[in-house]
Amino acid sequence: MTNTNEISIRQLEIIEVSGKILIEKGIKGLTTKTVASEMNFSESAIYRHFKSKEEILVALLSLLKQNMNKRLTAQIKPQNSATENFKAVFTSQFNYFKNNPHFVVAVLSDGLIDESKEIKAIILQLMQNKIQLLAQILEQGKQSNEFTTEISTEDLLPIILGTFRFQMLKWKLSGFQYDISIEGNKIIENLLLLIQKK
Amino acid sequence: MTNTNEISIRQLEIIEVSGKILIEKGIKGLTTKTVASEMNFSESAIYRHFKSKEEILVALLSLLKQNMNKRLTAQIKPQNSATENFKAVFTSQFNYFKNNPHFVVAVLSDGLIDESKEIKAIILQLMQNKIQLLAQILEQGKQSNEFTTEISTEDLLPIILGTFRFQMLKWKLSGFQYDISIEGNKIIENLLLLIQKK
DNA sequence: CATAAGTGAGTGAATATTCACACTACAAAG
DNA sequence: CTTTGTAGTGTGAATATTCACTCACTTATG
Repeated sequence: MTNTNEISIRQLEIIEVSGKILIEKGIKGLTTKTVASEMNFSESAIYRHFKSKEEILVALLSLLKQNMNKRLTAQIKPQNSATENFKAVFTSQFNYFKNNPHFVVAVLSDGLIDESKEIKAIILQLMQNKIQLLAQILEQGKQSNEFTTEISTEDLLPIILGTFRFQMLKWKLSGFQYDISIEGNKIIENLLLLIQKK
Repeated sequence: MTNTNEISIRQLEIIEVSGKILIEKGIKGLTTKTVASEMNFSESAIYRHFKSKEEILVALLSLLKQNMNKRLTAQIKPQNSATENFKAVFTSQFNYFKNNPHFVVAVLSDGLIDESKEIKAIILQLMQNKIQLLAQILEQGKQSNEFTTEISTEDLLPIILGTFRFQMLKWKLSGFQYDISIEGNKIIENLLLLIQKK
């Protein structure tokens, strides 16, 4: 707990374990006891690495926000078509969650939102970031005549984001039993079919 | 607490109060203390009407499942077009939630799902019911050549349901500040624009 | 040998639930 | 009409459990 911004190896372990518990047992299941037990050490040891339980959640979500922003921004290339950019962003998302299923909490974080003001703020930022990114691609697609101009970008966003979130919820409810990168890409193709200019 | 199936006035009051707390403060805020306080009586009095806290949640969701099924089924009329049926179902939904915002929990129930096996089961049934209803309308629309046949009904469902859920989430996050029946119908028009045959 | 990392025991607050008791309405019995 | 039994509804106090968190302490290591 030396530096506030840098995350130590142990902190990262705790964050990952917390995400895992969160996805498996929900907020109610995430206690100092369950985290400690999963880490194979005592409850008090947690406080060597985090000031409070809330800080773990904040770190988890902040880390994700950072990762996701960096990762998704890198997918968008002006020289590529909007369709390609659209696909690249979602493919990256699905691949990421396929490899880090316990971080799906960040998408399905409705439950977390009532935890604290700070947590709510980060979650809203996370959503906002994704909205901005997506809006950019949609605008590009409209200008390049790839996407329909019948529906405003603002109105298109909730359709796309909602579909994505629902897909993730389905995956979680299935117990992560199928390959989300395959199923996810199918849905993306369908979404594209709908929003592409006929 | 005489009959298990019939809901007494007091039980209904407790259910409504619980929904209100749930929406305002989340699962964590729903305690015997807060329910009792909102009901203006003691914690122990709750147990005159419900065996346990879980039973309140179960009753809340069961009631909703019942209401929603009856209400939505009544909206579908074979003599109407699929487009009309589609609109009728969602208009009914938005109107219902406009008047009963504290029942939005049932739509955004990701957090509730980890509470218990029984609660999870009811929520899944709720979703399943809506999926079936919607699938019926979509099939009708395909046969009558109103809706696109490019995308299978199965693949269309998550897009529509996801959009609906996201809209409800946005509404909740805004603190129910705008008129969901107006905003909701707008989104429905857009969805129809997308899935209608060109 | 100083600092980071871990431990077991303990703490107070919160939580769901129980229990003995009190009040009320009302129907049956006298 | 009055008495009385009973079912329903409420209460405050007490309960065990769980929770996040603290503290004095050991241990290990660079």
